[in-house]
Amino acid sequence: MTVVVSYGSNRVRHLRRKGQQILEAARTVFLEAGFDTSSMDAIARQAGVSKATLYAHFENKEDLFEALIRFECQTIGANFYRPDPLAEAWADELEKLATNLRKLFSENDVPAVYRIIVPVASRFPRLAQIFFEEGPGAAIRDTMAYLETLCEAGHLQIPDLEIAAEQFIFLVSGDLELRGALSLPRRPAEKGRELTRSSIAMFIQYYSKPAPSAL
Amino acid sequence: MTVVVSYGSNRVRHLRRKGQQILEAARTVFLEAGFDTSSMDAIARQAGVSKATLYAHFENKEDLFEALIRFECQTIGANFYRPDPLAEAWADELEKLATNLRKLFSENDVPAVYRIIVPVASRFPRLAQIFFEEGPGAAIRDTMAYLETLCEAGHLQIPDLEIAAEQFIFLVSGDLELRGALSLPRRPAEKGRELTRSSIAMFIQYYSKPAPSAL
DNA sequence: GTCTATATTGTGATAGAC
DNA sequence: GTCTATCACAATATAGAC
Repeated sequence: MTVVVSYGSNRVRHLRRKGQQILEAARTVFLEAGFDTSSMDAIARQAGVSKATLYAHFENKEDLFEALIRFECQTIGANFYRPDPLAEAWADELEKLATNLRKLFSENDVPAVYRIIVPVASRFPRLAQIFFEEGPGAAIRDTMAYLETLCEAGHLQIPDLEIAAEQFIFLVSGDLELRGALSLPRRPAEKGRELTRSSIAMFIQYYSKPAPSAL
Repeated sequence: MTVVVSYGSNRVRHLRRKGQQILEAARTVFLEAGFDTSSMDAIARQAGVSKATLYAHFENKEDLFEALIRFECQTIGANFYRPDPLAEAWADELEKLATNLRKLFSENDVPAVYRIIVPVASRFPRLAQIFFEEGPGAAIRDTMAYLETLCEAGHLQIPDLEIAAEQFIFLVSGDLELRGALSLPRRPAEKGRELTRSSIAMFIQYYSKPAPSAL
């Protein structure tokens, strides 16, 4: 029933579209049920194609899963907030960074990707590595870079940028990641705002000290 | 081949032993492969019994999994360090608490339980709730209680105990939980010690202020 | 490349003898 | 309670026609 124009370029476009169609179906099914519980039958049904077509585009289930994870990592990375190193109100930039992180951990599909990558991490260590580097790792690196500019500008004094970036991220994240992973309800937004405010104040106060290693 | 004495009490003991034997086998298999990938065949083989015996002791796969999670939660809770409210060196108590948390997140089977509970959390919400309440939730409650004694003793001044406990726990935990969930290698212990030291100093400095809400 | 139909394997759970 | 043998079913992946 499908109309397929027979010359080359259109054929390629046609393939690309089917591939994206399958990937989108895989996204729906995998993010909902995870790798092991999702069946290739269900994905084919969701995509509106036959299983044979599915296997024509992706070598096997693992291959399709990897394609999805890579795609999601790109999306997540694109949603990071990059603080403006030239902005004068640097404390506000830190707050925007924190708010963006909390938003990522709660609204977007970051928790969903986390939920499906965790159970297969030991089976597909390469995928786990990719997720860590392009997700949390990238967030840490970005934060380190911005904190470094704040040090160079004389606003903060940080002996170990990596440790500081980690402290910032886990302070403002709080239990969001954990609750997301366990599909538990989040607490009232007011509590989250208060945690963010308090955490940023704590962070700035500590690293504003001339000699934080003095305790 | 098994010698079974026929009068009542011994029979019960025999059952109890078989039950524990099965639970231990389930522990080995489930913690290694997770709920979906583990088969009742494998568990029966590991336990050295037949599948029928297994189903005589546990209603179904889910029932056996729940028994394991409950058992693990008890073990985890028993390994918490409870700070001594009467100890004069309260900063040392905080450090012991932090060190114990990091030990739990890295050495024990906390990461393993976390890995297997995450993928089924939405299917078994009651189990996810139990894990949260008896794991992280209990840690937060214990920490809150100790921080409260420190406030009453005049060492600290904390406007919101729950937020503070959360900040403390996630500060000292850092990326341990994340790396454990993803089966990624931990970073050098020196980095962990430095993070702990720095985080405790940050925490104490902030909550030592007469009016932390001023900033 | 795409479909229908199928091969093959492994799963959770059970029947029936002892 | 415990075993052996088996059912009923769903899964991944493929064969063969078009």
